[in-house]
Amino acid sequence: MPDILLIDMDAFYASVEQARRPELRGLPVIVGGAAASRGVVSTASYEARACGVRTAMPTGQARRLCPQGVFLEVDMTAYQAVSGQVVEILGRFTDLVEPVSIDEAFLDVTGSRRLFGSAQQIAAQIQKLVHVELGLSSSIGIGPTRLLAKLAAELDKPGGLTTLTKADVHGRLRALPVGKLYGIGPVAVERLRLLGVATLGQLQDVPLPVLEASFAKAAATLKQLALGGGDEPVRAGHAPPKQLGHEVTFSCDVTDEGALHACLLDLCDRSATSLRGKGLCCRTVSVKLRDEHFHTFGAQRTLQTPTSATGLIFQTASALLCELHSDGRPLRLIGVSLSGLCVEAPQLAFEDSWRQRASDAAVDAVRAKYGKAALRRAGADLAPYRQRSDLVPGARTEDE
DNA sequence: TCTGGGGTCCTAGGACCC
DNA sequence: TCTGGGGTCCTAGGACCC
Repeated sequence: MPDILLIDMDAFYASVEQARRPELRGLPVIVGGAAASRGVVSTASYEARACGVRTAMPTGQARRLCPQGVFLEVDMTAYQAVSGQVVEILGRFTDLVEPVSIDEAFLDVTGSRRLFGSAQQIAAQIQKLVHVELGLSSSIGIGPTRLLAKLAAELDKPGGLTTLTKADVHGRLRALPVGKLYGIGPVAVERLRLLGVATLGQLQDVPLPVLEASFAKAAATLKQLALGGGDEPVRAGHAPPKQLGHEVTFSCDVTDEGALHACLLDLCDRSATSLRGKGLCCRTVSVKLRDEHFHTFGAQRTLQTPTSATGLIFQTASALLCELHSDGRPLRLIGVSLSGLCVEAPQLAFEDSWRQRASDAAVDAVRAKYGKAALRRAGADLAPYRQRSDLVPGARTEDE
């Protein structure tokens, strides 16, 4: 049996803030959308959770529940740097480290036991190093499959170190609500409830044909989840990205076509810049809109030839926006996403003139040297529509 | 309470080709 | 004049995760 570990950083963003600003330790820290009229909570420290503040809760609600809370903006660059430091510590124990998000990673330590001791001893060493070197708390789950390791990590937080075995699947885990399983969300929970299935044990017992009547092909996957998951191996390193993009929610709904296109240009510019930064091209450009009624819709277009040129990407997105927004309805969100990613091909699209490529390269060079905000495309004006920067006195503007 | 931003994966239908 | 079946690509939308 392999020994798979899942390390999950406790209240990661809030903990990073408390670690780097000691005066925040012991205080209810709430990270996310601090200045935004339409923000939600990304992470709440355990002190804030005691007030009832939860992830994904609207910031306004969090303020009412926890008026004494310290509200902070998300500083993704800082969290990514710390995430890299955590991964470095994990790499001291095995090469088989698979980061799955900014605050979680799987490790396969089966081959490390002779050098470092049992899986439990390795997990304890990791927790200690992460605490001593980074000042952060983590929970680690151990199991023979990824699913059981993940479940184990969630059983005892924060600071837990929990092991689950295959035997637990038919024992202590039978009472677990199905919604605790990775991949079973609110919709699936409700559909299962209609079948009389609420717990892991009931999911084990329900006949497959009954499940198939409601879930078709997905029924087999559900059954596998109920038995502790499959045997997908831990793969070293990050998987290559399949899609990348940016989106923004306006502080007030926007109808103005010019403003929308200016915003779209900024989103295309940022997306294309990170595309080129990774040495990638895209074939498909998607535009996503959300209207005042929170209805989300979108459209996409696939190009004949992959591109990384800001100009062509914006031109494509702009045409999609015109089609999608012909009725001029008020919008609360606009987003751009690039997919069909491939490594930069020598064959370039007809529209990728040398002039455009030279301009993109120059922009990338300036940003690499002076920071992402050093340059903005003419017409890519987001400032008046960004979250609250126009409404909060003294708030930082987009000025460089 | 009034709903972020970054992703992955899946499904269903239609176009098109053989 | 009417009509099969398989494969692939594309689009739109949605569930789900952190």
